[in-house]
Amino acid sequence: MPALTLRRAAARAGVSHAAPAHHFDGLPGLLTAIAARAFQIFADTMEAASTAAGPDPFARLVGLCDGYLAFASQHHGLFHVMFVSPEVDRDDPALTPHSARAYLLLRATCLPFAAPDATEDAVLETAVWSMVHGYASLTFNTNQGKRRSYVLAPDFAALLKELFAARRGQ
Amino acid sequence: MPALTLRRAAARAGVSHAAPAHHFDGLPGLLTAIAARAFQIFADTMEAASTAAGPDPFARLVGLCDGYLAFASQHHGLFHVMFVSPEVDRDDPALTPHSARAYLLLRATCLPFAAPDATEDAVLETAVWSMVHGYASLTFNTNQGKRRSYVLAPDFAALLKELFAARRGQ
DNA sequence: CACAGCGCCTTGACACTGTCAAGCAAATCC
DNA sequence: GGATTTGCTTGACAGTGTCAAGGCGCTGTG
Repeated sequence: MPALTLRRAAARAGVSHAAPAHHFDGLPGLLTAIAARAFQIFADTMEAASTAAGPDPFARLVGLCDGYLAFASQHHGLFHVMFVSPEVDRDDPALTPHSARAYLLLRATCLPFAAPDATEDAVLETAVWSMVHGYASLTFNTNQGKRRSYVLAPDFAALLKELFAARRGQ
Repeated sequence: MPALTLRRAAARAGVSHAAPAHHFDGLPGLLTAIAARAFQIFADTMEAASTAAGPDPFARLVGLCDGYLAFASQHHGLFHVMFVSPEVDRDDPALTPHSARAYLLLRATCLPFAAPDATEDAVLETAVWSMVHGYASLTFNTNQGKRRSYVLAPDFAALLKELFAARRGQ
């Protein structure tokens, strides 16, 4: 049984069993609305962690990724809805502004490391985005409540240093 | 409605509606058995792509990751069961040998790039593992059948070159 | 050979799910 | 003031996983 159910949400809200389906236009609509709100909190978390990290560009990027991972660790139900749930319509105009804001935040934080030729920064930001998302997916993917069996030992900051090894000296 | 259903599997197999649940000990058991078989195919795909890439260590790693991404792209239902489905028991002794084989394959392919101090290779293999998994998750995550809205433009090989920029000259 | 044990499946039921059609009451609009 | 829209309720339906009970045939044993 899924963790979120239209009928249980209705019972908790004290309305009839079909009210949520009517209000949100079915289960996909409810999940899409949840994803939109979650992306908002997600972007807020990353932004706060990044600005709290001070002025150094690399420290800001580490902070941003820490915010990413903190969100995935603390709200991994929302994380699942945002990135995995097949029911949500990720092109919904109520959702795209917030997901775009999260992505642009990462893009902006990667900008100080852009290479002279303009094409390579897309490579770099995609590398960071993929790495932090994969790290989060592999680390915080719960297995019926308990952690994953093959843990990923190193801190993410170590991976980031590895990726930026050639660039940081610039 | 989920894509896989005990009752539809029973109908397709021509048995009674409760036979699969009895045989596999419930839906989690069926999904775990599927995941075990999928990890087998997954490891085979990566191994074949890696050995087909020739003797150069970096080419072999690119090949392995191409195999990873090819599998995720072609069998993303299996990919979902392997890494996402909350019902599968990823510590099941029928599953762990195959998932471990896949991981050790990646580990072995990263070994030629290990640093002199023995701890850093875990960082490197975790970086590759996270990056390729995140890239696959973000790229091939279907949205009701159609591709994701925010596509990741660069090829994965470019990301890998970025990660190994400081090492390849060795 | 007879028979108990057992593995594999079937049958039937139960609680629960999302979705839909019909209806109803209140607010809104012309 | 009547028509229309909006938001919810009610009731039904098909479909789901799971469980208990039972049957049927094989197997091993006396």
